[in-house]
Amino acid sequence: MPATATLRARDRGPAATRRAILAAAETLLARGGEAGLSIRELCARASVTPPTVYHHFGDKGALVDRLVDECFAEFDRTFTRRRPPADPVEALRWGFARYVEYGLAHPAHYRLMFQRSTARRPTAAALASYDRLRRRVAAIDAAGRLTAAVEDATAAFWSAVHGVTSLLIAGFWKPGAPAVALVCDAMIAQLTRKEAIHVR
Amino acid sequence: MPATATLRARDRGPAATRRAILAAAETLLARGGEAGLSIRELCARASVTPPTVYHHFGDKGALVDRLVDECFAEFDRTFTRRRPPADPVEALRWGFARYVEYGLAHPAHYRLMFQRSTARRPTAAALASYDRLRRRVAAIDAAGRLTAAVEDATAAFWSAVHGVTSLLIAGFWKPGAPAVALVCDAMIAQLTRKEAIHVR
DNA sequence: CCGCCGTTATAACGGCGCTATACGACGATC
DNA sequence: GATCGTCGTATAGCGCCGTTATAACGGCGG
Repeated sequence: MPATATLRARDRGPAATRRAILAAAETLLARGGEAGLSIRELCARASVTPPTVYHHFGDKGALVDRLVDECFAEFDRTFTRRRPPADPVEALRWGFARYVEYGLAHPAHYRLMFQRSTARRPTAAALASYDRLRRRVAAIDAAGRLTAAVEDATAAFWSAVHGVTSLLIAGFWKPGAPAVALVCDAMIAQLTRKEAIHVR
Repeated sequence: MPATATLRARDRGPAATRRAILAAAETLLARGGEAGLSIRELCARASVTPPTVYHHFGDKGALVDRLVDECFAEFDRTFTRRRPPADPVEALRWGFARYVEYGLAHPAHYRLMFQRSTARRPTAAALASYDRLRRRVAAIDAAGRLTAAVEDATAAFWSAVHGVTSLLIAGFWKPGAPAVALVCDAMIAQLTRKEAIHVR
């Protein structure tokens, strides 16, 4: 029997068609970035015609939204595949490394997730990812080692790591550049402390 | 006599035509971002036909490059319009505020300058802007108040400020958000010191 | 006055996102 | 078992895009 992608949609069932479309979108995104993600090219690869895509996803933006959800799933896997250190501050530092790692491994995906040209409100998957960071920061706070409000520190941490990651992806400097560690360390040094203090 | 933009190209001279094209591009960019910047719409606004644009600029990418140069010129003006504080660290902090200010005032321009989808090597104007930041950091170093190498610190500062600015522009949080100051202050606190030390 | 060349215009090509319309298969209904 | 609605898919086309082959205009040197 031939591979799924080579069957015509008629002989495959709707669920498999959806999967084939998303898989082709994923391939095109990885290959040519957001610009290379064309409905027609996608249709050729998935052995499907445009109306089928629109029937299943509505329009291109919604298709990309679903694709971004899959990106966030893989993003999450980057953090769950390995175990973070027990120390909450070291766990945060470890998380920064995984974050940068993901961005460098999947630059086109990262751009789509965080720099989409057509601004959209965050999906549930995106909010869940942000919440994971917030919980990491809250753990530091719970240990009495955070020097700012949890919400503000979370936003600050993300800003900083996003800054280095997006400039790395844009090729402004190379993966091992000292600036990366400099930014991450500065944020941690400034917003956490080494020893717990118990405020009350 | 009618306004320049309403004259046909033939009755205007090449230099004025170039200017009219760039002005229309600027308007379209400000109005609809990179996606709204279409050659045909631009031609309609500048009373020009497509081959004229291609004669003067080569292709769309090169036209956008020129537009980005104009953006950097305005970006520079943001820093030269007002005087920075005399203290080099305070001047850096002041520069961060101007940077964020520019991004919020011209989000579409900022995206084009620093997040262009089709990656291009930095233009001379972009390098000059980066060099201005480097000189600011070098001034801190010259005062014996920098705690890292000038090049690394410069890259780190830019990363951090770019991170907050791009997330502000993306609407992830509001202009006055505490995270902005938190990031800027953390970078300054960590990479500079209050009192000069003279190493040798 | 002629011819040249820089500048601009006409018209078209191929590709894009998207859709009006129609056709096929399958389950429910009688 | 025939009929019908519905869901999934296909054909063909619209209007837009960036880009270009070709030609016409117009000022300038001969």
